[in-house]
Amino acid sequence: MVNKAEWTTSTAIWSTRVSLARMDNKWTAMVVIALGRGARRFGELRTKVEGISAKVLTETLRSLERDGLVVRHVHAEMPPRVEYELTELGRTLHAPLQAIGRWAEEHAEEVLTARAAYDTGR
Amino acid sequence: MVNKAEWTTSTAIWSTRVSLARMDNKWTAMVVIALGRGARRFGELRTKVEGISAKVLTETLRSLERDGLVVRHVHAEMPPRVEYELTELGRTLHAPLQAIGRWAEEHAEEVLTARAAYDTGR
DNA sequence: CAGTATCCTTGCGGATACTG
DNA sequence: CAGTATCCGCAAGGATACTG
Repeated sequence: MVNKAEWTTSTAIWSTRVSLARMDNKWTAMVVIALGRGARRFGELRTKVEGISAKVLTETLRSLERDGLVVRHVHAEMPPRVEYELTELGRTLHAPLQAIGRWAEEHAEEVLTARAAYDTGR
Repeated sequence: MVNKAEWTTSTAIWSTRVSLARMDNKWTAMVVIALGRGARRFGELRTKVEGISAKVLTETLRSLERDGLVVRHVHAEMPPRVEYELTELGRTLHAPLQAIGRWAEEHAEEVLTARAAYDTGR
């Protein structure tokens, strides 16, 4: 969609849009990946996405809901049960994000090595 | 590489690794995308990645260099010319990141619409 | 041109306590 | 269980001025 020529002149546009992809939030990507992999309940997400606090998870889910990437299902029970689900739109984002996750898995070692070399060397 | 079963038990590992993918830095993804698309000089990146300050661009490039994703070429000239280039490793990250960028391009409208609906509705 | 050097503000997000 | 409500520290990163 964006060719070389367009790219040359429409920088402002996509810089805004990439931020729309929510790269700005530290946790968003991981929450979406977790949801795509089948985690649904609040507590489930809380443990899957290791290190996230309840407060931040709530905020993250709310903003994903606001952006139409996630739907929230509240079951009127006691104790309460709430399930989150990726929307159609959310699922389209899941694939590319998962690719990033996979990249991290596969190249973590290399990054660590490079980092150590950089720190030792100079 | 990570199947459903592994995923269930190895959460801690990949949460660390995803952060290694540098999702934490607000600008990293955009800098890598810009580099992959051919931007090379400091000033060029500065204008392509709209809104980034010189300070932050420098820091971002340094950390990418440290992680072995980018190499820095200094040309001993006056005025100085410095070119940045994705390494082999950096190029492997470029593809998935570009996919995210493309997603943002394609779905920005939907997100904006959902957001407006959410804000108006409730 | 390609950075450094400082200063300073903002807000992310951690910790903790409480509730329907 | 699934959140809210507060309080608050700290570091990301913006603004500005200067340099090899």
